[in-house]
Amino acid sequence: MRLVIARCTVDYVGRLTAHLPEATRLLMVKADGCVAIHADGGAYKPLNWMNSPNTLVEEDGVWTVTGPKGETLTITIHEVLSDTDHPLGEDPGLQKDGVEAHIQELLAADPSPIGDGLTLVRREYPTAVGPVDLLCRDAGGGAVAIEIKRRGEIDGVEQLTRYLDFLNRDPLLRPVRGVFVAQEVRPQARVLAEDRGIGWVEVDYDDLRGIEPDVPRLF
Amino acid sequence: MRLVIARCTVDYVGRLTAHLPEATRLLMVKADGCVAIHADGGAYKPLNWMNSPNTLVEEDGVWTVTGPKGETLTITIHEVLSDTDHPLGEDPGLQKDGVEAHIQELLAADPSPIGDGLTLVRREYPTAVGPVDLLCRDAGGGAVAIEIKRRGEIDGVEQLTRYLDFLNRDPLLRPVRGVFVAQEVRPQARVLAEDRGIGWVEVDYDDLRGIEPDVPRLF
DNA sequence: GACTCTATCTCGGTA
DNA sequence: TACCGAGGTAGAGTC
Repeated sequence: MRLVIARCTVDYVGRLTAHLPEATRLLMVKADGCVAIHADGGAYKPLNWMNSPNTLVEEDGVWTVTGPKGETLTITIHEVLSDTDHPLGEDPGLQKDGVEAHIQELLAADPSPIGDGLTLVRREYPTAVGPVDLLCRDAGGGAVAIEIKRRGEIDGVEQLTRYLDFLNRDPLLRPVRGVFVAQEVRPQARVLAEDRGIGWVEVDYDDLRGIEPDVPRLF
Repeated sequence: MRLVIARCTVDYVGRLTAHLPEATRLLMVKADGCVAIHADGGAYKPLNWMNSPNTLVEEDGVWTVTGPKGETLTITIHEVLSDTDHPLGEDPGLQKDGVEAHIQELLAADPSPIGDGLTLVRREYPTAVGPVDLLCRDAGGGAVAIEIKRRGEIDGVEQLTRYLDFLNRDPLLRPVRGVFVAQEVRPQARVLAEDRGIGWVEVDYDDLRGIEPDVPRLF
């Protein structure tokens, strides 16, 4: 990884055009060729960048980085304060834990947090427009289609609406009601769901994990 | 900005838990306190990070970074290969040009490219399911809801349909017609819009800028 | 390879 | 401040 500290101006032309006035910044060139220009603040996102694959031409203090679709990043260097290179080698990579698929697993194992008396018929129940996350029956035997998201936004309600539209054409299932489940259901999604007669429920991931005896709670 | 090249292992506990096995990586600490851990590849996104504000405690080769909600990033350093610090100063910041917000600005200033005789009532006119980009009145005084996209696809028509559905419940506005505006309206979006009685208009970004005398055309 | 969906999204806007 | 929508989204998984 090459790290250059330099006073520079930057111009990007691609999906948008952008310009950075002269200032001192970090230029980071990774082993795969991608280039990032960082200021001394503003989270992890660089001010400007070019992903790999690209071609970098360095000439007379001007770096020209060209992407496969013709985007160009032009870095004009006025003064180099530091220029170092460090071999880092392959990275073994990140191990993650704790996302949406897991919420669906936990609710499939026990749908009761969504509603008392619910029993699972099938996960990923197929329809012509895609699989419903969970199909259940309620205490009275009625079919319930459940869409699960980590964050419940309007798109999720639209999705569930399409599923219900198709499920309710099946005489063996009809009538099917819908419940929209998320860790957090946004206000606009609540309005739309209620407007369409769809229920919505917020579930707490830590509570769900608490129900599972095998999964230790870290905090 | 402090740049450390080190062999390290990393653990993050927060919204998710994540672990990085031992490897050589770049640790970047910016002036605002945010920390990022970069490998030698994988675009600009770091493997792990902690935004500001946070507190960084460095002790016996272990960095403990704690966020305001109790997230912790623990960096165990096995060997330091380089440790440098560079003052960068304030960055004047990025100047962007050419995105949807700008198209919306230009059309808010002058809606006539959408339709003759249109006058702006309000930008970001609120509804229960989100704000409409522009609400206008036509020459006859009728309300017109306008949704603007850079690329006009089907979900944009769906979005405008939802707005119209709610706006047409307001007796002070009713009847409200809709116009879908984009640099390019895709064929499927055209069909859907026409099917729902929604108009669609393609606008040329350079033409819009051409109307504005102050904005130079870069290419 | 193209498409879909998530994200410790980030970032900018407005109420 | 919180909420909402866009992104040069990036990245992972699926078809």
